[in-house]
Amino acid sequence: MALEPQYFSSAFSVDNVIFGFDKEGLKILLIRKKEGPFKDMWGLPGDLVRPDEDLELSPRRVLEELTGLTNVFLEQVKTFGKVSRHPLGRVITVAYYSLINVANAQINDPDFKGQVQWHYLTDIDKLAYDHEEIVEECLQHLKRNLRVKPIGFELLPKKFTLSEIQSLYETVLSKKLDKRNFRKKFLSMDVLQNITEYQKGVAHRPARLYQFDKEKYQQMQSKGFLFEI
Amino acid sequence: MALEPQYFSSAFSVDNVIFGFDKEGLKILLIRKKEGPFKDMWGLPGDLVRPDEDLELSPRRVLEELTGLTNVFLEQVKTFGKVSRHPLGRVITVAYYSLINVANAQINDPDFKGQVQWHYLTDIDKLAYDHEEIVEECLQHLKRNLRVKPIGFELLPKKFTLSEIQSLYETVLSKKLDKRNFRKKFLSMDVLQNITEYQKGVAHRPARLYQFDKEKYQQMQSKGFLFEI
DNA sequence: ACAAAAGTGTTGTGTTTACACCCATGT
DNA sequence: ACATGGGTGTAAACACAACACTTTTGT
Repeated sequence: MALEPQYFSSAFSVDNVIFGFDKEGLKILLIRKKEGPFKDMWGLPGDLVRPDEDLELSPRRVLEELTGLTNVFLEQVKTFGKVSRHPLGRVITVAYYSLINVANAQINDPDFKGQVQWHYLTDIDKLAYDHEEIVEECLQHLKRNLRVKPIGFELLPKKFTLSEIQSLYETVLSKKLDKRNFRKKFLSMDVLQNITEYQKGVAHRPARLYQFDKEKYQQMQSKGFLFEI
Repeated sequence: MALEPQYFSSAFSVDNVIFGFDKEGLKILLIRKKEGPFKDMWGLPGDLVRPDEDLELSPRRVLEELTGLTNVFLEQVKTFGKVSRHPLGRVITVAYYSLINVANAQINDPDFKGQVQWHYLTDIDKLAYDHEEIVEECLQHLKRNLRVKPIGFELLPKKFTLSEIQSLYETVLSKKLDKRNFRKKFLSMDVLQNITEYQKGVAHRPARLYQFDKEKYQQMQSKGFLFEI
């Protein structure tokens, strides 16, 4: 197959839906466009894929430049390629999503002007390009995955309470869950390290803290265990 | 964002894993490469994405050229973009899978030399490029989907028996299923049209025929029903 | 009459849901 | 002492898994 020149007139990009979570809800990191047809609108962090860069490294680079974080949970979701999606040329974009702990991120806003900001999903309205569609797909993907893999720990501090993780599930799935049933089920999956440690300085009975046990989880996976909430 | 020329030195392609099913098992349509680094090896049908073509149209075009079929079940699976995946240049490929009824396909083999052929999945060994990996991903995707959506009808004749669809499930999931339980569950999902029609000329009690009822299914979907086998 | 696949119910086991009160801490 | 969220068990409803024999046709 000869690669004819007319086919080298398009570009690839990646876009990254970076999820964070706090008690107010689920949020994503957005950038305000400085120029171009969507100047001053908010949109997803992304970049063109460099010619010598494996595809998957590209969203990791974007993420690291923006937050300083490496070794982050990151998955490919879908590729968007309508001819009309980018007004300036043919750009096919591969969407990724990642889950980070907000507290660990050191947001790098190049001009210190608030051009990089967290936005709660509930507040998002119009975004640049087809980024609303991309966010929607990534959110659906996150929901599906949350029911099937123990992701979500990435969004929480290393040590967390059962109530925190339940609230995360409730937020992502937009659905209230029964406290007793959630705890029973979650503990029965046996992916938590049983550290004997409690909250301090809270104005109520202090909650027990837990930590995700990656080893246990991976052993379980290799035995074909299926996680389900 | 200015699109600088060095980024226009890569190409997109699509590759299509076209599944068919018969009583021997699950198979895919492969093409023998006529030239290039993988000359004479079997690989996936695919093509470069044309500059004026929406991404999703591309695998449909490939499929139509090869089988004459339009309006086929087709889904995007994953995008593969290692720098080294194509020896002749940077090519990022978007993998799709489609499900067709083998009897309806009119295979178009341009040179009438058997360069386009069905291969049972169990017989596939080495393929061109990273196509083995692509096939594997698409198969996993098919398995996941089969448990969650009533796909699979696309692989069967319009009218089929419950045993046929059970055998399809057993083949794809590589797992024996209980006849009584399968029937109960499948019928309880209520996505089959109850035509009163039976097999003819078989050397055993003739089986009742069924037809997939797309309308019923879509109503169910819109009510948030979840299919699960 | 035999072979081949179709068709059909019941029972035990495990899973899911619904639900209400006492506990430990800070103010 | 009060407010706040933490923590716990049981029973009923439901879903799932296991299992064997009779029916209808062609040869």
